[in-house]
Amino acid sequence: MDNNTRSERTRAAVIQAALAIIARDGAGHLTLDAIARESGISKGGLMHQFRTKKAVLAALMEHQAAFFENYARDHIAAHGHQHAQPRLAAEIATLHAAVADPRSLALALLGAVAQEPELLGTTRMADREALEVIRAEAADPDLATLRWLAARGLTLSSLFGLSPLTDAERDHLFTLLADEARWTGQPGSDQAGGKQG
Amino acid sequence: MDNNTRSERTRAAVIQAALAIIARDGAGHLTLDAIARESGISKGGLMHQFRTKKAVLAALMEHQAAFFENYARDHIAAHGHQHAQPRLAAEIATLHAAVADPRSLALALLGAVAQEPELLGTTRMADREALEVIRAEAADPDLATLRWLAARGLTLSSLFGLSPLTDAERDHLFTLLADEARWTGQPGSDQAGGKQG
DNA sequence: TAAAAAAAACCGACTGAACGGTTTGTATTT
DNA sequence: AAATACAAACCGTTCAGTCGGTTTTTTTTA
Repeated sequence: MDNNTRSERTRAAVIQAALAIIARDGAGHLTLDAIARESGISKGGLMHQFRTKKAVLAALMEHQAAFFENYARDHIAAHGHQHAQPRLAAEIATLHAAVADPRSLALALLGAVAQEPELLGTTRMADREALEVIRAEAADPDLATLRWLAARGLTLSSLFGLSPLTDAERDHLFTLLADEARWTGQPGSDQAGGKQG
Repeated sequence: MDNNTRSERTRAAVIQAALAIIARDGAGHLTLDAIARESGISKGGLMHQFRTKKAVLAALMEHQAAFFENYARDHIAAHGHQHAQPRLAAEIATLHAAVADPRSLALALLGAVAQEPELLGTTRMADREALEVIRAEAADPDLATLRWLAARGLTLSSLFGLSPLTDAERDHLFTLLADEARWTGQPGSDQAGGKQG
């Protein structure tokens, strides 16, 4: 096999192994030795592709960012026309998808939080930009922000092992957050503070 | 000084040192040596009071749980009569207070998430109980849950270094979450989906 | 076009530092 | 005198990263 393919295959194996370890054993158990064992390559081979452990975590974060960005973009392309607030709908859908996957790339956040917090800077900036778009497209920017924060609460709680909810409860709440009619007082949906007949 | 006082003083110093390290250096830098240095006691003295590192983390979690429980209880005692949903109001206020303190006991969650995830079980159970009360007191249990989740989103994002908001924006959003009139469509407050004249 | 050289990917043993915890001792309190 | 709190040196293990090597692929040379 050619070297480019070989390298990419190794890098992909490392990323998958890292996520598996975080999901199963916790962020504290993510070590270079553990990644090498889990991915079936040697520690020297791992370190040839990633010069330092921080480089592994940075790669995890890059993959996570790309996944979130691509998922949101695809959601807007496919469903944007159906929504008054396409970007908020996309963010809610992305977080919902991220949390439903037990090997989610979102686990990269757990790894960075635990071991390299300065890698979170790029995530904060990306979230800032997303939030600006979410607020700009909304008739009620504060309500849109709070819906986004509730989705974040669901996601971060689940991701970090802090959620008191079942999977079914979580999915139900995500569905409520995504339901635009509920939040804009349109007919056909129970709305805050009142009942539809 | 008597031995009980001595022990308690040492234990308090350890707790404060641990929170300072997590806040400043991140959860990954919380080690027994770092705690000993930061607290000004020896490693032997530290280990006399906490038999293992896990015991230190468990103590952090106990203090955090007590703080949250006491803060919520005090809030209900002082302000409960003013709220249709006193427990939700108390939870929002507790999370707001927790996140405003740079040395917050909530940082215990960060330590446990990073190093001893099984210590989070008690937190999940306590949150489950709180959520049951919050839902029981609400006319719209789902809306109450979502408000609670938004407060959680604000808190966990800030705590874990993931928040794209300024402190002023965060405080503003907590204030909105706490405003019962806003969420129940009462006069005097902008409400979801409509305007008050 | 085949062989040789160079480059890249990978392996596994090794190193020094950091880590959690232990041991032996001293000082203070009971 | 015994118990408790604490200090400091120490131990074995784990860790990130290094190093010298092998294998495979790519490029250069004859």
